[in-house]
Amino acid sequence: MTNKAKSSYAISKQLLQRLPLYLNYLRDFADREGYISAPLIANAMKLNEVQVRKDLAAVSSSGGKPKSGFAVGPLIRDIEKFLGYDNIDEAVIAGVGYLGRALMHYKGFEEYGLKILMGFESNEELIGTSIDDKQILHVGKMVDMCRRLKIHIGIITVPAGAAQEVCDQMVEAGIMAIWNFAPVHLTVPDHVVVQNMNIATSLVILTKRMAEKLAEKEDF
Amino acid sequence: MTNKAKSSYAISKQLLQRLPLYLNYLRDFADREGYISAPLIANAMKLNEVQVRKDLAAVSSSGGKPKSGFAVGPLIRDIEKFLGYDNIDEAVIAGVGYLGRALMHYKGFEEYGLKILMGFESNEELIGTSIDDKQILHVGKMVDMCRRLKIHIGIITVPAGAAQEVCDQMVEAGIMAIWNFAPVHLTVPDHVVVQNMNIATSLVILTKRMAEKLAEKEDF
DNA sequence: TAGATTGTTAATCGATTAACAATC
DNA sequence: TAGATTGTTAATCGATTAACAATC
Repeated sequence: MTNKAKSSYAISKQLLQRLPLYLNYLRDFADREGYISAPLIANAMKLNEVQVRKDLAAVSSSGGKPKSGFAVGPLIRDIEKFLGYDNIDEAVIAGVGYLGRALMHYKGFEEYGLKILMGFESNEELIGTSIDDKQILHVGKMVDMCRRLKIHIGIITVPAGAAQEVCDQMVEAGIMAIWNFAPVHLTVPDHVVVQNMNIATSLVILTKRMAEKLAEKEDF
Repeated sequence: MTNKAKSSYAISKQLLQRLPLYLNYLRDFADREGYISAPLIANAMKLNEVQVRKDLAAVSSSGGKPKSGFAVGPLIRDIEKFLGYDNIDEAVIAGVGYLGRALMHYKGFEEYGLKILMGFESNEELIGTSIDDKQILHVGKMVDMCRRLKIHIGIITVPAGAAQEVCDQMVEAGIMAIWNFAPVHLTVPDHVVVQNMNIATSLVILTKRMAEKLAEKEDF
């Protein structure tokens, strides 16, 4: 609502990936009362300085001052606001295995504007237990619960074979956004967004880049 | 070694991200003896068909047949080989919290060419225990262990505040590639690659895309 | 003032998509 | 053969980087 003009630009995925990195860096930055420059951040992150400058210009409400840079505190708040960390979305999680449990335990999500309310499982032994203060209910109750609580975000950490079925139920329950940790491609209607968190993908990039580095060496 | 010619092209990160998706799809494909076409895959993944065709051309050793497409079995093997899933790299993990434990339990890594050998922790209570058959040792033993076993991949799942220190130790231990799950930017020498697995980044993209979808709706 | 840094326009680079001949 | 699909060259698109005037 407030920054409608800005959000009508298509925000690039790359920018969205860099902003949390800047934010981490800024939050660790000692002097919150001081100023920080784009070249300084760029240097720390090993990014191009023009890129950082453009990114900051895109999110900063007050802009930077030539010679000194951006005021640290306001810049942090601008990025947080841009990323939506200021208003917290509620989510449910389906699949309380090791990964699901790790996510439910993770304290950091509220900082990122996400609150996991409860978990759903098919394993009867887990039903009725809770993790931290988050109840674990039978997956059969998911549709009704999400509808009544008007939950819009679902996290899928069930095994690959069960993911599409759970996904369909989430769609039926009115979920608008699905964060999918199962290594399968999910089919959803157009009004639902799916973000895949495939660890295999990340792993491949790591090992390939390592292999390339080793190959470079061998060439000399 | 075997496909030196191919690996001297700079392989794009995007290609590396799409290949595991194709692989998932192909592995689930019913008829492994049959043929599959690029347009069919493209349609299932909602990707452009030329893109899939180019990707497959880049990794397929035998190429496709006009009219019928690519032989499913050989294509699976070509992708696996390209991604390095055929030779398994050994890794260690530092930080056996909920996330570290989830990774140590995860059975799928060997399919992706990774084997986690052991975990390192500073919490004395965990030292000497094991997860599946993977021992948990004191982090003080990490450097020596990695050197002696010639481990080249390190996974970091310690809290943000400890990540850089653990990272430095891994570098000292001869680790070449670091898969970093801590939400901090790690500084490493040039010969080491870092792949960040920042869940916050993925989450941001999800919620932003959801917000965009909602905004679109409101515009009508 | 001199100099570092901003904001922005223009140039470059790389990835995606379109077009089309070759072929099974 | 007719038609779907491949492989590849050319066109387009978008993101990154360079250049530079404005300014604190």
